[in-house]
Formats: sequence, structure tokens, C-alpha cells
Amino acid sequence: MSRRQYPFHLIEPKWQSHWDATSTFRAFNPGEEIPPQHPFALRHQLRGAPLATELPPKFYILDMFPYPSGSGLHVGHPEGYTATDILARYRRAAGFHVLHPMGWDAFGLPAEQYAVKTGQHPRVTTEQNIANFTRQIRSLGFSYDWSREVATTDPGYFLWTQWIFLQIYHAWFNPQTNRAESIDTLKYPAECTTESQRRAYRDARRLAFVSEAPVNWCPELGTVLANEEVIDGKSEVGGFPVIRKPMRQWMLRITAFAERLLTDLDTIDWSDSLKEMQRNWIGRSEGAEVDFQIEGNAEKIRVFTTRPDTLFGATYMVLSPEHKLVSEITSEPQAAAVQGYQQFASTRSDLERTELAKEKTGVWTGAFAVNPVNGQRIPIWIADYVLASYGTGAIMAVPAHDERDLEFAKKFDLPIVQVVQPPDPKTDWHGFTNEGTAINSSSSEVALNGLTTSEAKRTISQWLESRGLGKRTINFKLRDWLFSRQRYWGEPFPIRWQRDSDGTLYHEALPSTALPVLPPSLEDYKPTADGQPPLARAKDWVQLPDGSIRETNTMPQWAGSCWYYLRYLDARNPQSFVGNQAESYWMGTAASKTLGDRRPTPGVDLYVGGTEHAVLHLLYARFWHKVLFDLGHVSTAEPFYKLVNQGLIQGEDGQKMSKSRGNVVNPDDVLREYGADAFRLYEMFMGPLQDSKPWNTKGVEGVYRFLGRTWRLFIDEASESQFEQACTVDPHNAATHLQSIQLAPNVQEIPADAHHLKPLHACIKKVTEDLEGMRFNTAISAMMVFVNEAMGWEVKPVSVLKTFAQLLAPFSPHIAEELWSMLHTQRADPGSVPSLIYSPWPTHDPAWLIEDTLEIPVQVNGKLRDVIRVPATSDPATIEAAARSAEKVLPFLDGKTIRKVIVVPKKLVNIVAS
RNA sequence: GCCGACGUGGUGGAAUGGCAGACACAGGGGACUUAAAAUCCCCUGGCCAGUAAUGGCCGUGCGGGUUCGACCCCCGCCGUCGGCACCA
Repeated sequence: MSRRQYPFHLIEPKWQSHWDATSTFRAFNPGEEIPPQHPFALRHQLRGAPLATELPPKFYILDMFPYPSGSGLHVGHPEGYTATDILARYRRAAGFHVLHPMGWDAFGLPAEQYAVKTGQHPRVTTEQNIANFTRQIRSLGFSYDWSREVATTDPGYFLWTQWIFLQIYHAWFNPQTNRAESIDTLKYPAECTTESQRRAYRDARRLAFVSEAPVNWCPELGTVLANEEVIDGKSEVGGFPVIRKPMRQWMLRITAFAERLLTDLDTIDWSDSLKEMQRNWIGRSEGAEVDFQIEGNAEKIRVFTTRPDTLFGATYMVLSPEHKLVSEITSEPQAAAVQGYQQFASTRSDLERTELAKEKTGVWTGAFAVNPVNGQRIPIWIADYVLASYGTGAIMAVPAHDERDLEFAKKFDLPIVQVVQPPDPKTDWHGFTNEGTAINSSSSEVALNGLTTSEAKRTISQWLESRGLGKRTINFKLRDWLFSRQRYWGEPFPIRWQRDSDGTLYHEALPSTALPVLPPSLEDYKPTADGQPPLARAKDWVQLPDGSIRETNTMPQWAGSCWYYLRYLDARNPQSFVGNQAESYWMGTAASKTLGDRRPTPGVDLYVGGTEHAVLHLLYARFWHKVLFDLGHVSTAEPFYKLVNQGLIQGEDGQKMSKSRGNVVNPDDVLREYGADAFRLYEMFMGPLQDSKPWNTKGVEGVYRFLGRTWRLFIDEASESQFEQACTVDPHNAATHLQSIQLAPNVQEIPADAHHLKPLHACIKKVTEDLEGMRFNTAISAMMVFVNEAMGWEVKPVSVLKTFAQLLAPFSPHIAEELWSMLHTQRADPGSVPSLIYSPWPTHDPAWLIEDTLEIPVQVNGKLRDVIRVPATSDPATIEAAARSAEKVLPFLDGKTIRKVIVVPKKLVNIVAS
């Protein structure tokens, strides 16, 4: 425990209340009335209700909103929040109209599990947690516009989540236009004559559809999970085993957007590694589909291959065990073995399939197919190394040039035929999968021999297409999004089920007037005994008066986070999920003012959050945004223009923070001891935002001492001692006693001269450039350098200190406000001090940074030998002469011939001698 | 296995082709103090020589290359972290 460096415990609440009371951080929508005395109105000379074109250019800075867990904030959350807050404050000062909101991703499993255990409604738990998170986040002095706060669990919010679901439900993907369109534009084929047929056709094409496919069922969690939520056969949450089970589920047709989700990555400013993760997840691969005739059967087997050039090397085929032709083609003698294998494969959990991947299994169906290129008879096998859900669920096996096929062929003694010659003849061709030259690949009809792999691909594809045997295709790894969960604490689907006159069960959207669909009250939050979701317990709720029944699944947690950044734009709009004016202004597509030559960014200007959302949230949100874009509800094709992932903050031991390791740092404790300003400063001083780095309490003390030193640079220590005595005597009026702290006597209204302005302008330059590049750690270091220098001044000009307070303000806003107000004579009335938040950001004057003399290092053969001082105006010849005759250089030139002299103006001289 | 990031003092980090180690932590020494805390000042990559001022050599994971000059660019390895993983 150290002595308090400065009264942060009084300063921080003081300025937080001031900002609240004056709504300092309110952002105003176009057309919204702005109070004339609001500092934003004063700064930009705005009155009344300005149009988008009259407002300053927008800057939308977004944090990934947190799940308000019961354990509260940990030091990792505020890392990103501090970075965005610093930039929000900097942009405000620089003249932008900043949107910086915060909210709660409040649906989620923990509150529900607590409800199952205790019977306490998840809403109660959620509200308590939100209150705690709000308190913690507010104590850090972030400049959020709290009037735009949203919670995904608020009926006023999830009404619109349900509404967006309905837009998706009422849409289909038109491959002709490559975009989502209203389901009304769907054309029905002639065979669909009855309404029931048309409905079936329509429902199969909606962007939100029902599927009976096998899903990832987690018995422990009592719910299905999306593929993305399953890691190594275990649930991402909790690590419980996941099995595959066929169930009726809601799906969203994200695969229709695969190509656009991929190509539009080129239009946004994300890190290469993040884009690469999304690309891998989408998994585009070009190849061909080829039809193989089954011997003695009218059916064909269609396979997908990326290597049609190896068709001559296909020596057998493999169907996935679930392939629909398996039972059809299986021969009598093999029937028992095939069924046995299908049984085996279906009970193998994903975990077993993954862990036992090394050992290939499979059985022969007894059937043969004909290789279309050479008429060869090849056996058809089934094996679970072929996945039903990728491509066509069937492959042609080319063991010579595919590692998996090779392994399988070796195990089951199947023929291996080389058809690609590796470029280096010494390379073993067994399992050679790279590009080479085609061999053994010619027939009377088509000749590939001698062609390179890419030529061979082209030639064979053309041949297949001309014969109607196959065609070029593109496949994606991306699967449709499994969108329903068997949970209570999520958005209910605005859907009901009924039977038509034939008795066929079908689904129908509830009218938008029925929104929001609220979850029913329950006594018990567990799934039902027969495995129905918890909502099925509410019998009265499920049963609608007209005899139809409600959908009892709920939406996954991702639903609410797919569009929250849009709700912030117009958070209280009761008519629409976001108003057009607000949307086009904040998303940068409305005509508006510019700042310099800077155009408004399309989409969110900066989005900061953790890498854990690299594929899930970011892909789902981009998908929803594209649907909304196609349907005309938003004006940009992408939601998040620039995205930055903050690194992980580890415990003091360098390990990941976790309760079980006991290395969790609670921000509340740090704030109590050092204050919010020091906390914020330390989070940024630790290192680059994107890097992972360990917490170190000693490091907090370091920046805390810096703030103490800054404080003492400004204030009179005698008056502070009096203040402390007054506080001891009369602790209840401590905040009032703050007024008695005075500026140091050597802080004076005098003109600044070069020895003040040179370090100041160097600091302005460095801090500004580093803010633009998000290099917060070096910006802070530049401020430390300035303070260390200024501590030595005999007299400190008020103007210089004011500018420094502005530089410090984005980082440590409370102390900056206090010092700023002290530098103004009307300090006693904070309302009359010009707003620090909206004071124009200082610019540096390069004139102050020009040096008269330069120190130029002199090297001999690349090694530093001396440093010479020359007038800044010296020409290269003069510098060279000075370098050659430098005292410490001469001994190294003795007896040598100078071969070359490199003079880098203003930087360095290198003399090459031998 | 594949893809991507990264590797610098005792520690966090700085320098992206031009004086390696800014800034800070830790450590050491000193001032103030009855004492401690706080504060302020000085030293602080390693090795060698010198009483000292100082000087020399080595040094950015390892090995090679390009260059007058490489932490930085290129090639090959090793290690750490993150992602994907039977996707035909």
C-alpha cells in the first residue's frame, strides 16, 4: 500500500457526474433537437435540429458488447473499451461526431442454468448482472452515450430481432441476381399445382427453413449446437460430449452468401490473419462434379473432386455411410456387412470420428461403377472418412494422389495407379498431391498425358462437359447455420405450426403485430421429460386459440448480437429497427460534411473485440447485414469497416486468467487503490493492443506515479497539504476542499519560448501520430518524456500546460479535466470553463522541431565510431569532410584506403575502407 | 499435418533498412528523514582492459544470403501461441 499520489477518489466521481449532468457524450441523430448550450453544439455552431449534411462527419466506434456474467468485469474487458474510449475522445476533439455506445448481450446459458437450479427467473439474474457491469464500466469513465444502451433481452429490442428473423423467413436467395429477395418473387415450376405443393416448394427455398438433418446434440446442455460451437466433438461451452442425432431444426441459409462473404472480405480493413480465418471457415474449393454409372443399375453416382485431372487414377469409389444410394446398390451377400457398418458409423460420436481418424474403416457394397473416362470397372465402398455433408457425399478415390485414399487402399488392398508425375523424378509418386505432369491418362477419346496439372484439369473438364458426364463446380465447407436451441432464455420464434386439410404439418409466420413474442412464465426451466424444449412446458402459451401451436425452440445467443450495432443508431425508435436517416448518416452513406479529404467510412469505423469471435459472431453478423442490405433495410454491404482484435491479458504468472488458477485481477480492486485514470493508462501502456501480455501490478504503480508527477507539475504542494488536513478534520466535505488546491506559483501566464515549445510540439506530434496508428503505449511514453522534461522548468507557461492536458485527456480524462479547469480562472464554476472534451485537438508546428545542428553518427565499415555535430544546413560534401576527419574515426582509417563513403542526409555517414 | 502470427536486457516493451534496448518495472547507490514510507538525483545488456575519464569486443531464437549497412528484406531450420483439421 502506497501513499495516495493525488486525490483521484474525489476527482473521478466529480467529473463523471459532471459529464452525466451535462450529457457531454450524447450523440445526436440527424433531425434531433440539440440543446443550444451543449458543448457539441457550441463547438460546431449548431442550433436546432440539423440535417445530416449540417452535422460534422460521423465516426462510429464500437466495442463488442459483453455478456453480463455473474462474476463481473475482469481486466480483459476494459482493455478494448479503453482503447476505443481513447479514440472516441480523440475523434471528438478532432472535430468528428462520434457515436460510441454500449449494451448487453444478455441472453445466455449461465442465467438459465442458475434458473434451473434455483427457480429464480433468468431475467432477475440478468438484471442484477447488468447493474453490476454498468457500475463497473461507468466507474472507468468511458465516454459512452448511455442514452443508446441496449440489452438483447429487452422486449423492445428482441421485438426487432424477431422482426429481422421474419424478414429472413420471408426471403429467398435468387441465384440469378445473387441476392436475397422477397419470397413473393419466387417463380413456381409447372408441377406445383396445389397450394400445398407450392407451400412445400416455397418453404424449401426460404432463407429460414426447417431441416430434419442430423444435428449436434449435447445431452449435458440439453440442446443442439451449431457446428461452430462444437470443438473436437465437445461443446465449446463446458466441454461436454456431443453426439449426432437427427432432429427437426430451424436453419438459416448462410451458404447462399458464401461467395459474397468471401469476396467482400477484400473491401474491408481487417487483419490478414482474421480474414484468413474467415476464408478457411468458408472453405471455397474449385473442382468438378463427375457422374459414374453404376453397373447393373440405372442410377449414377455423382462425386465432387478438386482433381478431375486424376480421373484415370480412380480405382474405386467411396460413398458416405448415409448416402441415399447405399441400400439401393448393395448386393445381397454384402447387405449384412453394409448395414452393420452403417450402424457402427451412426453411433460413432463426432469425438470418436475425430480421435480415431488415423485408422480408416469401411466395407464394400458389392457393387461396381464404371469409370467414365476409360470404362474400367471399379468397386464401390462405403466409409465414414467420406462426409455426407460435404460435396455430394461421394468420392472417386485416387489412392496414388490422395493421402486418405492411399491409406484406405493400402489397408483394403485396392489398386494404386499413378497418373501424375512429380516435377522432381526423385519424389515418390505414392500419395503425391501437388501439381505435376499427367501420365497414364490417355484414351481414344481424351488425351492428358504430358499436360501440366492445370492444363489437364481444363482439358478433362471440357471433355466431361461436352459429354454431359460432369461439370465444373465450386464447393464450400461452410454449412447452413443451425439456428434453433432447446432453451428458455432466448428469443422465441415468431412462428406457429398447423395442419392443412391433408393433415400435413406446416409452419407460418406470426404477423408483425404479434411481436414481441414474449417467453412464457415457467416454474421449471428444464427441458421436458420427453426431450421437448422448456417452452413446451407452458401448455397455455403453446396452444393458440385457432388450434395452431407455437414453435417452442428459441434462437441462439448469436441472434441478438447479429444486429445490435444497428440498433444503437436509433435505439429508441418504436417504428423501425433503425430509421433510414439515422442509418445512412451513421453508416456513412448519407451526403455529409467531410473533414479535410476524409470521406465518411462505409459502416462502423472501428470495431474492437476479442479473437474468440473471429468466425462465429463476425460471420453471422455479416450474413444478416447482407440480407438486410439486399432487402433494402440498410445501405452498406458490410457492417464493420475496420476491425481490431485486442490481445489477451494474462495473469501475473503469464498464464491465462482463470478462477481455478487464482490469478484473476478484479478491476474494482485496482480502481480502489490507483483510480480509473491509472488503470486505463496502464491497460494501454502494457504493450500493443493486439498482443497478449501479462498483468503486472508493479506496472500499474509506475503509471500511477507518472500521474502523480503530472499532478505535482501543475499544483502547489503547500495548498495540497492544507487540503489534506482539511479533509482529515472534516472528511464529509472532502469534495469541497478540493477547491482549495491551487496551481503551483511557477505556473504563470507567460509567453512560452522554444525550450517549452520544442518538447511540447514533439509530444503533440508523437501522441497524435500514435493515436492515428493505435500505438497507445508509445503515445503514453511520449507524454512521460514531456513531463520528465517539464519537471525541470523554473516557470511553466499556462498555455503549454493547457495543451498538455488536452493530450492527456483521452487517456486519463478525469485528472486532465481537473487540471484543465484549474488552468482556467473561472475554475469555481465548472459550467463556464470551456469544455475540454470538445476543445479542438492541438496540432504541432513543425517549425519548433527544426534543429540548428544535427548529431550524425559516423560508421567505418558499418561500425559506429563517432558522432559528429554539424549545422543542419550542411551539404553532403561538408558532412563527409567532417566525418572523415572526426577524431575517433581517424585511427580506424589509418593505413587503409577509403573505397566508398555513403552519406545519408540528416541520418548517418558510413565510410567503407580496407 | 495445413494456415496465420510471433521470438529483442532480469521483466513489459521501443526502434520496420541507418546510433539496438525509448518509456516503464525490478535491482543497486545516494539525498531528505530520529526512522520508515513517499519524493528527488545517479547507475543499470554481457564480456574484457584501465585507478579513472574512457576504450575495445560480443549481442535482437539458430544457420545461411542480399546490402556500404539487417531486429527489420530473402532462403532453410528450431521454438511459442492462435486457428483449422478425413472438406475429396
